[in-house]
Amino acid sequence: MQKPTLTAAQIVRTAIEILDAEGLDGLNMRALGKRLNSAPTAMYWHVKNKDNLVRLAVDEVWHEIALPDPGALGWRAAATKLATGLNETLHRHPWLVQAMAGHFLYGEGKSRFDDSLLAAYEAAGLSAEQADQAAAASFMLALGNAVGASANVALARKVNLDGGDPAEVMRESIDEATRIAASFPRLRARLESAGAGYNEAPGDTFAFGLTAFLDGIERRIAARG
Amino acid sequence: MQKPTLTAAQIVRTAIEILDAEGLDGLNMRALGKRLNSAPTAMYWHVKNKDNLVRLAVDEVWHEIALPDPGALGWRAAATKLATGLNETLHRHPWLVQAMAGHFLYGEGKSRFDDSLLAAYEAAGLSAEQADQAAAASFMLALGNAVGASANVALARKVNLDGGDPAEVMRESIDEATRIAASFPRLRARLESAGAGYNEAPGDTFAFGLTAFLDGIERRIAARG
DNA sequence: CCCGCGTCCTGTACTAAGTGCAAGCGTCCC
DNA sequence: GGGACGCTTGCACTTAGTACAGGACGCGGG
Repeated sequence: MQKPTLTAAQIVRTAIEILDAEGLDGLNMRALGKRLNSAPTAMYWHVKNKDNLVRLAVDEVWHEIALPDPGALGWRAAATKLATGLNETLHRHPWLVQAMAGHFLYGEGKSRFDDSLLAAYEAAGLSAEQADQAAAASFMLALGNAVGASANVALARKVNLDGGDPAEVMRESIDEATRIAASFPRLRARLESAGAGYNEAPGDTFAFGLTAFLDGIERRIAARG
Repeated sequence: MQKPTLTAAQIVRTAIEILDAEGLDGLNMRALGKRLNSAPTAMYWHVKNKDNLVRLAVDEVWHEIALPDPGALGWRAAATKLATGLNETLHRHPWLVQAMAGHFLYGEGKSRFDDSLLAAYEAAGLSAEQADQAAAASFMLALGNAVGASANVALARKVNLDGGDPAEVMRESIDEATRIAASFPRLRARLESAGAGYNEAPGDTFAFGLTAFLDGIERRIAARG
């Protein structure tokens, strides 16, 4: 059984696997070591500490987002593609938003994305400053959406750890949320018409928000053009 | 020195103070006990555990947001007021977004807010479903904005813990971010014209995003009206 | 062929923090 | 006055991050 010699890249990749499967809280150095067939602290040779490892994982993941060909698409299609791609990546890795909240994270991967997004809005004809704000705003939309999504994932995961019937535990949480919501008139009306759960937002909420936002940007361009 | 007898409300209030001052990571039960002049574990009689305490703190904080008088304002002013209020609360308590990412949190405070926001968009004439989506989207905008803000707060705080000259450490982080950003053409251009830091978004980015979003909603209403 | 050195990994142990447990203490009611 | 109950305490167990002190392995020089 030869030692394949750990590398930083492999450690990061494995960490991402664990993060995807277990969430930010589920990542611990001992488990990571075991998964790599190494001693609990073997990784410390390659990465400074856990914080650093998470930083590396975050930046790695940014590279999953495909950037649009500049110029090949209109600005709106490009902006949509980027925002949608970000949204999808955030859904694929719900721990990302947890890591970003409360940590000052930047890096090559994020910069690459930011640059492309900025390009899209500049192509729309916005001033540099406005393009900057527009980029940040569409970024926020995806990020905010991910906060809610990661909460739901966390619920689902917690349910699996608590023992007992997962569906049961999940239903309890949702029932409690529903019961609380039911004491507010409009939420109750929504619950009654939707039937389903209150926190289970329709899947295309993000698309709705993005569309409205981009419509607003278009109006701004038209007004000045 | 009589014991003022701990209450759950006081524990939550004190926890919020610590959270505001030290962030989510800064809250630990021992420190909380000391601050309350109690034994490290005295609070366990009043709150189930730390997770539960954070839940209580989160819901408490939702009540800080002032709700608009229904009907007294137009829908747009009402929606703006709510979103802005949410944004301000999230800035006042940067740990809030950290707590929401990765935990399924609901409660009376949040429901109360959701209901009011929903009312504003229904007043705008959107269908129930669309109002729901619009509410969720403006929610996301604030949430996403808060993620970035909490990251900056975390940076500032970390700087104070690291010893050494705070301004120095902070500058290092920002310098590194700047250096990375500088290898991307558009980001570099922005840096050069802005002079300041790349991650220091203009303060009104949130307002910009919200305005564009609401413009988009207006257009949607006009198109159908 | 052996020595020494740099690279990488292992095991051990220390520390911080969440929290269950059972005993202690005060207050209030009977 | 005494007991019960509400609240607090200290202790101890557990999980997890990580420092440290070596040990194994391979490689170039003597």
